[in-house]
Amino acid sequence: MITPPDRTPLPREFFDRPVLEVAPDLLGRILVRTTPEGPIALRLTEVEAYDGAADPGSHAYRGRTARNGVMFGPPGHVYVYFTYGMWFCMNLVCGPEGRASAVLLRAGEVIEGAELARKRRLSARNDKELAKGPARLATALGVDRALDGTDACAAGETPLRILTGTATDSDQVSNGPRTGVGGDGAVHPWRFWVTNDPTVSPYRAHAPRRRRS
DNA sequence: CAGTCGATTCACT
DNA sequence: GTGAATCGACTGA
Repeated sequence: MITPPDRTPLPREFFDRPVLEVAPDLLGRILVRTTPEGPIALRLTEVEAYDGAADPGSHAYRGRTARNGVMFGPPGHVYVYFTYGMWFCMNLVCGPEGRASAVLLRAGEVIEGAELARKRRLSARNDKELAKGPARLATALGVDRALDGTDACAAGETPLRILTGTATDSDQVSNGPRTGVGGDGAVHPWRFWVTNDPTVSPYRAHAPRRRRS
């Protein structure tokens, strides 16, 4: 049976836990982006955990910089980074404060505001592709660096928030190596997704770029 | 201060 | 499956 989504906001304590506990628990939760044109909501289906200074795959591995500062702050805030000269990706910071751990939001199923998401994702061939991949997800929601540091647990009219939704049962969660992460960071199976969900992005191993002439 | 490359996506072959 | 797009952060000299 289908149960209606729980629209209760997730409290900050949800994020003030070890990132490996939070990441799989985020699957099935609802991310709501409020825009002037209206809300866009999606159900999270794929995430990756990044565990601060201990994790060679994390942006925080080499310490705090201007870009990654938000990761070192309190949990429940949004870390947005710019990559490949054209894309944005969004994370949710986890606890404890100072550990600089975060969950990369990699994919979701748009459940509200699909017409708004389609306008931002003109190359999507169908609605399953609207947020299939971290940069696609951010594009669909209209998320960029202006939202870096946003508190996703704040009360009132916030540009981004996370709702309780329906937690995904652990026997429906798969995990494996993180997409596009190489080196020593590749050994950690810290990518989590909803098993067989059609909105989950394909896995790709890390591929070093060839030199340009 | 120049070189390298990225937690990716898209158009093409 | 392969290569281009595109730029800012980070690295090391």
